[in-house]
Amino acid sequence: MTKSQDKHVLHVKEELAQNNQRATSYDVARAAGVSQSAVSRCFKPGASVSEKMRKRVQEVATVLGYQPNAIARSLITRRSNMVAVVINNDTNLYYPELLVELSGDFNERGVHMLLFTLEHESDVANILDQVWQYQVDGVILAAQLSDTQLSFLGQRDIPFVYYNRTSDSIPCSSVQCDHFEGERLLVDKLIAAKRKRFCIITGPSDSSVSATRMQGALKRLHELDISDVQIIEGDYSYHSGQESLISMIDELDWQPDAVICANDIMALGCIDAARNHFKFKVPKQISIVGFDGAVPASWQAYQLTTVTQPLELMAQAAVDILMQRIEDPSLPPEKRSFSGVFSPGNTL
Amino acid sequence: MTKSQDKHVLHVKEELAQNNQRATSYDVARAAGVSQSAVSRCFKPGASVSEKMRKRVQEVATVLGYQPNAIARSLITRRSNMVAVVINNDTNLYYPELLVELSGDFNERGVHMLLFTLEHESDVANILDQVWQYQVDGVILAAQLSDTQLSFLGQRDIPFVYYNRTSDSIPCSSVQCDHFEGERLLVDKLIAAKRKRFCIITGPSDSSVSATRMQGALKRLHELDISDVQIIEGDYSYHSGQESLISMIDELDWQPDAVICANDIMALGCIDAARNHFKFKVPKQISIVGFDGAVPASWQAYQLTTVTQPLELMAQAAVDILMQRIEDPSLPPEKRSFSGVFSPGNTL
DNA sequence: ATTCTAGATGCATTCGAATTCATTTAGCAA
DNA sequence: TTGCTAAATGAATTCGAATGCATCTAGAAT
Repeated sequence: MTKSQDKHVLHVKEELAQNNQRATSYDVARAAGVSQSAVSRCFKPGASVSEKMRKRVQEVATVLGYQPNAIARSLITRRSNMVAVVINNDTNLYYPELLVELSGDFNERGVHMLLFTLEHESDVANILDQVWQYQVDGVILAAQLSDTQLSFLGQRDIPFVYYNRTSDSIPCSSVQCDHFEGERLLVDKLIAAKRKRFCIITGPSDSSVSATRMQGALKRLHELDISDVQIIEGDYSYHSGQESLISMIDELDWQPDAVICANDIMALGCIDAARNHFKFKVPKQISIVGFDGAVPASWQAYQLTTVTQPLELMAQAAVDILMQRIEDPSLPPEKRSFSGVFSPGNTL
Repeated sequence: MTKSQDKHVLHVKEELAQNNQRATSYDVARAAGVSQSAVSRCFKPGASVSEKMRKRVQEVATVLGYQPNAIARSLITRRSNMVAVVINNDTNLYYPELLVELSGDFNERGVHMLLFTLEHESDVANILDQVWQYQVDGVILAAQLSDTQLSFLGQRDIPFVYYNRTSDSIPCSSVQCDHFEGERLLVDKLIAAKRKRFCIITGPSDSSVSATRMQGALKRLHELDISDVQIIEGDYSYHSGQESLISMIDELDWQPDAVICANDIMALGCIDAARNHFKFKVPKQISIVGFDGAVPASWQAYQLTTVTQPLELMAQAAVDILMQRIEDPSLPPEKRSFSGVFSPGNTL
C-alpha cells in the first residue's frame, strides 16, 4: 500500500468514526479506490476477482473493520441463512442437549438459529407470524402444531421438519424416534422379568410423543393378553412421577409390580417414591422403566432401565433434511425414524 | 369492499401465486389502490392514517397474506429487533432454564433471539463476526470472553451484558449471583455442623464462576483459621464429582468430613460416590454442599444442601439492562448482583 | 363563501450488498 | 504488431419497507 493510499484509507476511517457509522461496501470501495461491486465480489468465494484486488480490498476492509451486512445481503439474495427453531419450554428443560446439537450442526453450515420457545400452545400462531416476517429459510418444529398451523407453513413454501412429531393428514418431513417399538421392547423385558401387575404413567394428554409410547406399550400388553393395567396421567415432571405412583397405590388401591413411565424424569420420581414413601426395593418388588435416555437416568442413585433416543443422530437428520429442502424446495417430504437403544440399567 | 375492488385484489393474488412470490407492500398498495407509503404506515402503530385506509389495507393484506418483511425493515430502520445470545454448551446443559427464561422475556418485548452456542473457546472470535454481520441490537454473553474480544463489542458500540461473569479491566454491564458471599455462607453452615476436614472440588480452571466461588470458600476458611483443606479440580460434570471424591480419598489419602463442590451436579456425583463407593452415611459421616439450585439437586434421592441462584430474576435483570442500553446507548454500564438463597436440603 | 389548519396521502429517496450487462484489460498466439 | 479470448472491472439496478417533504383534503372558524 503506498503512502498516499494509506492516508486516504485513514481519512475514510476517521470520517466514519466521526459520524459514528459502520463501514459499508461503498466506504471500502471509496477508500480502496475501486467500485462497490468489486468489494462485494471480494467477499464472495469463487467470484471473478484478481489476486491484487482481493488483497487490496481485504487490507482496507480490515482497517475499516468492514464486514458485509448480513441483513442487506439477505434482502437481495432472498436467503437469510437463518432458520427458526420452535421448541416448547419442556422440551428444552428435559433435553437441553437438543438445542446444543442443533446449534452446532447449523453453525457448521453457516446457518443461524432464531430461537422461539413456547410457553403456551396459544403462542404458536403469533410465533408463526414472526417466523414468516423474519424470512427464515426453514423451520425446525419441536412443538405440537395444529394442522391449520402446519398448512400455514406449507402454503407459504417454508421448508420445515417436525422433530419427534408428525402429522397424518398433512404431508411433512419429520424425524422421529420409534417410540412405539421402543415401548414394546420394554414391555417384553418386563414380561421376561415375570412382571404381572402393570401400571402406566402417561405424559400430558396433549403430548403426541406420550400417546405413541403408551399405545406401543398397551398394544404389546394386549397382544400378550395382559389386561391388569392401570393408567394414570402425569405431566412429564419428576414431581408428577412421585405423585402418580403414590395416588396409584394409595387412592386407586392398585399395587403394581411394573411401572411404565412415559419419560425418564417421571420414572426417577417414581423410583424415589417407591423407595422412600413405600420402602419398596427396586427392582426386587417393583420394576420401573422410562423412555428417553435423559442424563440423570444413568446416575448411580437411579440407574434407570430405559430406551435411549439417539438424540445426536436425530438432530443431525433433522438438520440434513431441512437443509436439503432449503437447497431444493422441490424435494418431497421425507420421514426418518430411528430405533431407540435399550439401556439395561438396574430397575427391572 | 366493492365487487370490482375485490376482483382487483384477487387478480393481484393470483399473479403472486403464479410467480410464487411473497406479497410486498407494493402488491398490497396496488391491490388496494393506494400508495406503498400508506401500506407501510398502516403497519406502524401511531402513524397518521385514517380509519378507512387502515381497514381497507388490513383487509387486502389479509387476503394476500402480507406481513411486513422484517429484513427490509431492519435495513432502513437500523434496528433488527434481534439480540444475540452467546452461551457455552455447558451452561445450557446445566441451566436449561436460562434460555427459556431469556427467550420468554425477550419475546414479550418483541425481540428475537439469535442463538450461538460455544463448543470451544476458540469459536468466540468467529461468533463475534457473525454477531456483527447480523446487525443484532445487543448481546447477552453467558460465556467467557477475553478482554480483547470484549473490546471488540465495545468499540463497535454493540450494547451487551455479561451473565454471571464480569471483567475487571473493561467497563461492562453485568448480572451476577453473589457467588463469593454464597460460598462463605455455606462454609459457615459447615462449621456450625462441626465439620473439620474440608475438601473442595472446583470447576474447570478457566471458569471464572468456579474461581469466585472457591475464593469465597477459601477466604472464609482462612478467616476461621482452617487450613486442613484439599483442593481437586473437577469439570462441573456428575462424573467428575464422583471421580474427584474417589481420587481424593484413595489417591490423595485425604478423608474429608466436608466437601464443597463448585456446582450442584458435581455434588450429586459426590453424594453417589460417598454412598455407593465408600458406604458413607450422608450427612452423618460426610457433609456435601453444592451451588446453583439445579433441579435434580432437590430430588428425594439427593436433597442437596446448596445455594440457589435466583435465575429468573437474573435473566430478567439481564434483559432489562440490555434493552435499556439499546434504547439509550449513552447509558453507562450497570452491574447488578443477586444474593443466592440458602436451600437447606439434607446433606449437611 | 372564504380562510385556516390539522390530518391524510403520495412521491421520491434511502438503507447496503448482490448481480447483470457492458466495457476494459491482460495475456497469448500468430 | 495485430487480433483474439478470457478474465477483471464498473455502472446501474434491485431487493422491500420507512420516512422527510410536499401536496391535498376536509372540517372548523370567521
